[in-house]
Amino acid sequence: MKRITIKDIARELGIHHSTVSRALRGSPEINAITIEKVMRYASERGYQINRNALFLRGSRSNIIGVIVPNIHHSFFSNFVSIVTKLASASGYIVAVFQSEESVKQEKEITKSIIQQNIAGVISSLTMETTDVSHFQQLDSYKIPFVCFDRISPLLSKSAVILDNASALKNVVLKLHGKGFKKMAYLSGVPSIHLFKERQKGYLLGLKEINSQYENCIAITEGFSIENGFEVALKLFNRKNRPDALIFDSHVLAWGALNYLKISKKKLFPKIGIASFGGYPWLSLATPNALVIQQPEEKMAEASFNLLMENIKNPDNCEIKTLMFQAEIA
Amino acid sequence: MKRITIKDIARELGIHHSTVSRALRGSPEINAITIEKVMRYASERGYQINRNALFLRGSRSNIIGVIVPNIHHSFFSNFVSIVTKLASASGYIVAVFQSEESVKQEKEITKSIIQQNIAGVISSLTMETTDVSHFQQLDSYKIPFVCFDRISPLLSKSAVILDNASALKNVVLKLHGKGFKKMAYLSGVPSIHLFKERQKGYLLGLKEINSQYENCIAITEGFSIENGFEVALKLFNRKNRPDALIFDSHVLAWGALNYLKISKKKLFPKIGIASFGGYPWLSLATPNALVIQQPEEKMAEASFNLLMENIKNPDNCEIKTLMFQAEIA
DNA sequence: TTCATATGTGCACACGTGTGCATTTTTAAA
DNA sequence: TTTAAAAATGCACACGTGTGCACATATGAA
Repeated sequence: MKRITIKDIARELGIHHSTVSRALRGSPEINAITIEKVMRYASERGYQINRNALFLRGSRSNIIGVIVPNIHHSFFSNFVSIVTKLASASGYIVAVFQSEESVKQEKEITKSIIQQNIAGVISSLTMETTDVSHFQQLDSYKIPFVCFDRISPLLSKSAVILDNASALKNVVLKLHGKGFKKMAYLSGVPSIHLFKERQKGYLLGLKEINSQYENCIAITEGFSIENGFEVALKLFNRKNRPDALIFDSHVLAWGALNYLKISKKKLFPKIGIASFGGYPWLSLATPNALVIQQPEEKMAEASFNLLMENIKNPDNCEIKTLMFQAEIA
Repeated sequence: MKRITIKDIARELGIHHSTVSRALRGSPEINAITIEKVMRYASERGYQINRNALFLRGSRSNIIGVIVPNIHHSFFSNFVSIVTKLASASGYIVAVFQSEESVKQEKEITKSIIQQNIAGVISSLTMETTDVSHFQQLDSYKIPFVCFDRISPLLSKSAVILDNASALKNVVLKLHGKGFKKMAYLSGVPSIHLFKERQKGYLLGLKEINSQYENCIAITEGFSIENGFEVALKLFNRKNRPDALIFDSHVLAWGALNYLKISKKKLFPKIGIASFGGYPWLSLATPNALVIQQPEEKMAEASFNLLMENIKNPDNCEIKTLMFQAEIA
């Protein structure tokens, strides 16, 4: 009751296992009758190839590694979902790794990726990733690598990103168009490339509308509901209140909405709210919501295609950066 | 510039590769000096073991397969996230598979799982899974298997499920406690074990409160926002309207909320809404929302632990079914 | 029948690792 | 110094697969 191998088939049919191997691949040098015989017996016995053996020989697996901070986030789970679909359509399977915003974990993951002989990696960096040596190490193992969303200028790899600056500029303009004057931007860790870009865009937007409101950037400690609640609490107890809030994450936005609802100041639902993600829940929950939508499908597809290019063409892998525009709905 | 192997180390150090192998594992039969020498050289050169070779020898990988309908769903992504964390803490990695509610895909997945020599599987079934032979096939390859959430009575495997009947009964009682009288249950495909249980619970609840309202079960076509919108549209244009809706999925609930908001009948926000999942967004969006929360962490942990038991103890794997209670918040 | 050419199969090895066993080297006792 | 025991290392094989090459069988023509 063991796993059946080509050697088993060979023994049973009284031929050599190499013949079985060729027959199963439909090699033209094998007699049609033999092929037929082998094929039939193989499917009768439910033969399944052992890919481990295959990879050991050819030293390239059909496993794609996807590294995200945490998969329990709409953006990342959607991304992984799409990559997984595309991968399985191309005969690959996807291994998911969660860095949990920890460089230490990230290093463990790259180690694991090397050990598993993984065919290629699509990754979004942690917030604290400044040292990128563990990713560069993948080069010496010739493991193709594509970065998405959270990139690092230090890591010269193909990348798929959002035009974060434009996204924030446009959301400022849209809020202005809706009549809001005093927009605050609630940002994450400012050291990350992505957030720097968003801040740039925010300031650019303010400039374009000649905003009188001193630019107001608040750094939240994290991206939890509580963080959103706290930052709203803080901002609305200042002298010069904002009339619109732009969030890096819809989770923060929910926290702020919660504050607005329970605060007796009747600010809700007049305050403008904009956030990355949260469609369509946020729009349903409050009338003045704008959702910044990343084209997740396109970005996932682009990442996968870039990776595939690198896998098929291991030598000639030029570095490309693909930038996508957000939609604001 | 190739991958370094134990043979490379052996050649370089002038010893046999079997000695290197033993040294790297710190075998007591190897001279301490040799171990030291090998260890140092290995870490200098950044040696990483090739797990493919390892698995080929021992024929058991460190890959756990997780099958879900689609990972872009809060419940499943949270589940996968937790399993992945636990797995990586135990030296395993997780491969994600999406059945997309298709038995055909499910069969492809089991095939892939066999080919990859995967160490164990945690799976939730598709809606249309009645034939379970592809899962039973895993037995002949001795691949441990744990079912969660969506199970089948035909598949006698260890399972981790929610007490769906009690959950629905309790939510009926809670809505009744809040003063609602006419509760409708918007259900998915009734052939699935899980939904049958929920219907049972719903009817049990109605009986317990002596509801006068004819039991009202509407079957939605799917689980999209649009489906939720449509079902609300239909129900609220009947003569005897419900005053509370219980949904199998928060996505449906959002669609219904959307209808309530745009319909001029000022039904919103008086209608009671209950749904599986959606915490805390739903509660923030409408005052009369109840969220049925599955203990996802506990369920994921239980599934993982059951699988580990089966992996460690391949022979003595008794079938257990663990049932968890939902919380209603 | 005899040789040359197709056609089909078998042999041996490689991939990287671990392990039972044989062999060599070292150590300790006589 | 010899001998027995102990310690350290090498050898060979296995895991399942694919492939270059040699070999065998069959086909055809002279």
